[in-house]
Amino acid sequence: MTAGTEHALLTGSAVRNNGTLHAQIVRKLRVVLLNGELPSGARIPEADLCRRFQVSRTPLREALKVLATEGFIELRPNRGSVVAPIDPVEIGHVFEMKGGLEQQIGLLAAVRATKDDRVNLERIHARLGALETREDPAAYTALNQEFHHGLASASKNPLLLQTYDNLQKRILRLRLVVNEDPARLDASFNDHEGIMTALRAGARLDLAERLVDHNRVLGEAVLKALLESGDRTG
Amino acid sequence: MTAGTEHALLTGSAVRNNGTLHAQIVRKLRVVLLNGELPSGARIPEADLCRRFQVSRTPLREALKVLATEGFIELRPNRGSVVAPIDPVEIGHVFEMKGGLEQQIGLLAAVRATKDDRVNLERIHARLGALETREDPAAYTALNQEFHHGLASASKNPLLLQTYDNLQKRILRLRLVVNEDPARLDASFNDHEGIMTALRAGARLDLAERLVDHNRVLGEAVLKALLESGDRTG
DNA sequence: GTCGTCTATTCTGCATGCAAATGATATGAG
DNA sequence: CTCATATCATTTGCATGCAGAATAGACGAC
Repeated sequence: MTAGTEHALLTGSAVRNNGTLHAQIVRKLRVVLLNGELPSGARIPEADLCRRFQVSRTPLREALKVLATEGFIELRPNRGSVVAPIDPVEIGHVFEMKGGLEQQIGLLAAVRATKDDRVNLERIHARLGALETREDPAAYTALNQEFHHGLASASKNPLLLQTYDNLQKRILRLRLVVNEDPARLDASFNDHEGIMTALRAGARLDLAERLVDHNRVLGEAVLKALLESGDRTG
Repeated sequence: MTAGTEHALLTGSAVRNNGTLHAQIVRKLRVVLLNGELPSGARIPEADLCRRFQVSRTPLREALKVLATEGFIELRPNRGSVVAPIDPVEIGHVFEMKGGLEQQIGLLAAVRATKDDRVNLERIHARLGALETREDPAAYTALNQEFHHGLASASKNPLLLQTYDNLQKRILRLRLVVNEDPARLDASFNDHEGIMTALRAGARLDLAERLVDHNRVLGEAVLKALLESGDRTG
């Protein structure tokens, strides 16, 4: 269960120390957090994690600093770390931000997407269409992330891509509390149809607008689902 | 000399551990990097910095991880850290990104700016106008940052503000290699006039467009200055 | 029964110590 | 003289140890 679907996002890291222990822990801990093993707002006991990952506190603490910078956890001086709480108000901000980034991505990708980018996106889009009917939320989410990542990649701006991926990782946690709704996935796929149409036509402004709309709807849906699910903040 | 102008940006941090040693080092090291004391691409010897800041290696290394995540330095496994090199290609990406963020900021701030925000921006803008004639590049840069920060703050999206500030901090390093050109400052101030006019009128799209243009011009100017200054990458 | 205070335990933050990896220097072969 | 190799010094990465803060619990006052 905790293994779940593999998200390509999780393999990458801003810190390229892929061989070192603390870098490994950053990745592992991110997975743990994204899988919701540690509920939102929960205290993060260093000792427990040290036993779990079989490392000493030094590399673990280094990893915690990185994750705090990325916004996954909060560091309270002398009072331990906690998993960053999911704040309904912040959700609005997060999706507004994501919409803004995707607007930029759309404006750029419509012009700069290479042949490979387009083929890749068409492929993912097709797979997304095939999946959608089977209503497999987890797989859909993973593939959906891949689609938007591909689009961001087509913007040919590494900084924009990195910022976007970072935000996506943070948003990935939300899927745990909202429990994907098949009806919403249908709506989401319809949005994607429009997005692909605009991309194929190279319609910059149209593509950007569709992405903004897509995210606004998405944000509202997530917020609604979160509020309906009550205070089950786990 | 190293003290120079105080930038409000440097006092804030994503990591709120303001009392702890490693958080202090993050701030101090950021100042050192932004002041260009360590040239771009230079190796960062842990021992030297430990002596300089009078701390042991543990908190220093934690700070390095944070700064690497923020993009100020690069961590090479077992080979030490280096100051993130300034890549002309990346400069284009950075300003494109900044333009995109400010476009969002403009769209939001035009609608959401409070009375206080507007008063604050008018005040900064006025001071900027007074300074401009005296041609004091350092002070102009600092005040300019304050202006754009104030605009970002008026977007009422903390996440957007944080992302923007982070990017600004990275860009701040560039002022060292480009050596502000008074003529460009004049042009910059003219842009600001237009920006303020749009803000006063609540003209969202106009404000956003002006900000995008402002950043495109800025990026081109910085890139030009960088190339002209040759390979003086320090 | 409730609140405030004091004490003990746990946990955090930092300094130090040690092993492994990297880079530099010296030595020798060609 | 150039290049390859071996040895050594430096530096990084991690584990451990210790001091101080924070939390929990007991005790006593009201």
